[in-house]
Amino acid sequence: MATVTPQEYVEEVLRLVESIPEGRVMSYGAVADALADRSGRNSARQVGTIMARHGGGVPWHRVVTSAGRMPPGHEQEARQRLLGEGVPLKGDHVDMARASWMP
DNA sequence: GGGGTGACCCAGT
DNA sequence: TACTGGGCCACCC
Repeated sequence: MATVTPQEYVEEVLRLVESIPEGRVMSYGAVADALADRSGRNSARQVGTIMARHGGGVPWHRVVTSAGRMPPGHEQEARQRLLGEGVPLKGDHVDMARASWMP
């Protein structure tokens, strides 16, 4: 079937992240699911790794864990940016109930 | 060629 | 409510 190279997959992820509207966020698992990655939840891990390596050109701060937690080492920066974009925050984590977005 | 790690997720306690 | 353990796959040394 669709023979997508790892690089294609990376571009798809980055594209989807860029398509996330302001004030909304997506979880790693949601991104994987949006790409029809039924490979399991393991894709979420791959998405996280991809974001860590290639997320420097996309609003990575709009991608958080399903618990609304932000990537380690950038919690402050992510929180600041999300807050500036109008993302509903709940303390130090994102209010996924309201910020969760799905294409 | 083999082993360890990770910007995760879910279920149970 | 918060914490712990186990599972999955791709990438690096």
